[in-house]
Amino acid sequence: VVTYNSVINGFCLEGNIRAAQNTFNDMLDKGLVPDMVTYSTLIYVYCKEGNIQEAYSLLDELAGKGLVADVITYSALIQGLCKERRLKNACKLFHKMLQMGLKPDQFTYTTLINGHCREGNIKKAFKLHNEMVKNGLSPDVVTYSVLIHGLCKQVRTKEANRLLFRMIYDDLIPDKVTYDKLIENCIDDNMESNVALIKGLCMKGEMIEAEKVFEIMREKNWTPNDIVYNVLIHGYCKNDNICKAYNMYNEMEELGLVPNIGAIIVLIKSLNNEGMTKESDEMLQRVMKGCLTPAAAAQTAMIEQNNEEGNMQEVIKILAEMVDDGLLPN
RNA sequence: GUUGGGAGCGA
Repeated sequence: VVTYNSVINGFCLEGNIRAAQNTFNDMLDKGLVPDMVTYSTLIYVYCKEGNIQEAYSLLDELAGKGLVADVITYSALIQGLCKERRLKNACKLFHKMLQMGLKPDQFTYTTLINGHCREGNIKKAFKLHNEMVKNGLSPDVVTYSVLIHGLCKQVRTKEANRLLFRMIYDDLIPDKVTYDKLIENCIDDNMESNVALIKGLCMKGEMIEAEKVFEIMREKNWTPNDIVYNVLIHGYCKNDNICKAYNMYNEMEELGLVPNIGAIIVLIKSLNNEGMTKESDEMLQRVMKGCLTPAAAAQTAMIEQNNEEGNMQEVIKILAEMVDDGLLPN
């Protein structure tokens, strides 16, 4: 039976329902008794095709054979109904499964939540979300994605954003799909919040994620500004990827953007810590030339650093250069 | 027995 199930599923994945159905008939001919997996597979694929009728008749058939539909079967059917915009029927089926003592799981809830979102009924969607939490089921990445997308479609961008933050706070790392949805809807009105998102991820040490968001923003032809770069430089330094931070800095300069003093300081310190003194010297030169020294903060940092290392000659040199540049040490 | 169910965009 397992072998047949695998083959049936294979055909279903190809969308070849005919072959799947033939294989099913084959197994009956051979006197094999299909189990719940067999039926769920077929019900799912019929639902996907929009053939709810056939799905329902399979549901009857399995009941006639003494099999009892489980959560997976019902979830598949609920999804099918939602797809056909028969949300009322989907809800009815949901209640029926409750009555039968079946416990809906994350999949069931997410499917139904998505159904409500599709109809623009965010209120109902959140009600279900709360219900699932009350039942001890924690919403996962997909659940959040569905809700975020639902909000975005209603142009409730702020709430979508807040939810995304909550998701990160819950230690769920959103995947590319979620970002796409959110960013797609933020592109003209709210780039700052995406930068805030990157910052949040940097603070959590999720640099790969932060980079993903950055990439997506660039794919959307958004020209990065100095603020994101500063955030990313900070992030990479804090998470010990100094090379990346240094690359960001160079990229930034190429774009003619001006790094802020905070980013410069961390980067110089980090480069020194990593023993990348050539790079840090070079950077310092550039910074000193570029009159980016409002409060001589970079020089102060360099002096501190060199002083700690007992490199007094360098300290003196920096002080002398400051004076040459018209900056008086306080 | 690596056998079944949930999200976006694109076409």
